[in-house]
Amino acid sequence: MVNGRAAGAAAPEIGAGSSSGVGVGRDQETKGKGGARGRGSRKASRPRFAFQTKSENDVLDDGYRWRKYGQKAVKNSAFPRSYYRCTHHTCNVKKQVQRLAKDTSIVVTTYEGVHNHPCEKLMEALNPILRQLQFLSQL
DNA sequence: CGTCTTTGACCGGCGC
DNA sequence: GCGCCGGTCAAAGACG
Repeated sequence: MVNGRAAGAAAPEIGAGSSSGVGVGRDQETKGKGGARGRGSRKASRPRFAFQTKSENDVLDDGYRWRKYGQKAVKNSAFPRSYYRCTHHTCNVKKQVQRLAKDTSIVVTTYEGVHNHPCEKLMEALNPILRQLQFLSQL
């Protein structure tokens, strides 16, 4: 995607502009992936914070780098849900973004976990971000 | 060159 | 017992 990660940059269209017809003939090299992962080995509980942000942009630079690792369609919503993860080494924070079927301009961002690394940019980005935190729901 | 994105396929847990 | 869903990962390609 050529989307600029600038917090102030406003993308006119959502999701549009991509469709990079990947369809690459993926190899069938040992597909034994997934499960083998020590799943659920987390001792510390993961605080889940759901934030409703009004933005057309999916990935807003909130001070941290997010790497999209999956996209699945949900039944409740006719729109696909996007899964993001902090690209940090010591940061196991996960972000879940879903658009509202009624208002595509509203996205439900669910943060899972807490960052363990400093972020100066967050300070500056916090100002505008705080403004977007109109509705804060704590699960 | 490095980095990020996208898609498909797979697995685990849970429900009935 | 089986099926279904959600969730995750890997690789390749593309872009700055």
